Amino acid sequence: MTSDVSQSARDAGAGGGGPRWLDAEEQRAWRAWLYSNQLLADRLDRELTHGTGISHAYYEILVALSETEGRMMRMSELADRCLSSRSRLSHAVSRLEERGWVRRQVCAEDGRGQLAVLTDEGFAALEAAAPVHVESVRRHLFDQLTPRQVEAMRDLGETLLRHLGPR
Amino acid sequence: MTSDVSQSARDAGAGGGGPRWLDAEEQRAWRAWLYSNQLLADRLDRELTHGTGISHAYYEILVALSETEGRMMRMSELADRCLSSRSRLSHAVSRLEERGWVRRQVCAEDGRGQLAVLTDEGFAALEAAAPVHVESVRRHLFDQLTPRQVEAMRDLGETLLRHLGPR
DNA sequence: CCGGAATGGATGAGTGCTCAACCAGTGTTG
DNA sequence: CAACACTGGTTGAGCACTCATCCATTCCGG
Repeated sequence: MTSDVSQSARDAGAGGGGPRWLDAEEQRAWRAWLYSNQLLADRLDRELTHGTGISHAYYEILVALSETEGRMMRMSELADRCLSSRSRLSHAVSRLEERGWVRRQVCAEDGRGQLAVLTDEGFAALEAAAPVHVESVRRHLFDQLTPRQVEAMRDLGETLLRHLGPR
Repeated sequence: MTSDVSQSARDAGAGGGGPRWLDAEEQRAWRAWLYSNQLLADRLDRELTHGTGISHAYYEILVALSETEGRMMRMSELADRCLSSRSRLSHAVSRLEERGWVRRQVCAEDGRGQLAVLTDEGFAALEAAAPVHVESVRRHLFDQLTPRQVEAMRDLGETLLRHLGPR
């Protein structure tokens, strides 16, 4: 017998209102989800970082900027887009500024606001990194899945997003 | 027209051997996966941390230890189980030791090895945290999904694990 | 049994993230 | 238009993770 926490709690017969423990099937699904996500995210970040010197967090920022008119965006909008806190983004943009890939610019319509602007060097760095990243995603994700599984993945993701989503 | 990197690369007609860009359907699946995972992992970690003072990383360590005979495990085995580097685990165990939840013990069969041992205080902390965590997982994950979706999630996770898996 | 390679793990520097505090500019209310 | 709350963003301290390096022990070939 192990000292598994949920098991001993169940043995003790946690009365009504007690935690709704996971059954064996749920445990298995949860573990598979947790491990595969962690391993995949880790692998993708590692390959991107080692292959290009850009972490996935920075990559997301550069991508978001590259997709806008004028390659610029308000700091807080950028933070939302990157699922980042404002503080985190502010720190990250500072570091990207040191690399010369982004610069800050005060916002015309709102004196409080700042615009993060992607520089040409930043865009070039992104262009160099993108093929590396997309190849990783393909190899470790899409190449492993059938079209039905890809659809299931999208369905799952979108279902969860409706719950967790941007508010 | 935006300055989207993959689009401009496709426009330029990257010849044979160029990156295998994602099509619209794949993009959508990828984004949904990426965002939902990030948001979910974030939410679970946050609720656990705020509700119990234990981060998900620490929680995983305590769980792994609690599930073994004698509530102890070799450092490197524990690292593998937690998908952690040895260095990371070593640092983490040091911090858990400061809290009095784990202690180190030299391994009898191999003088180089160390055993991480879960203390009674550590086990108690885990017992207190487990219901909080399982409730989060249920609310934000299983309560949102149909049984078919749960099965799809397990299938996806296990498929990816076979590729990424522990070697 | 001796010497070197391999293994298990610890350590420290550098970087990134979180949280709380803070500042400047804007909106709102009388 | 003065006072105050609110918003957008930055900053610094503290914690966590990575990477390279290091030390101790064990394994292995002669």
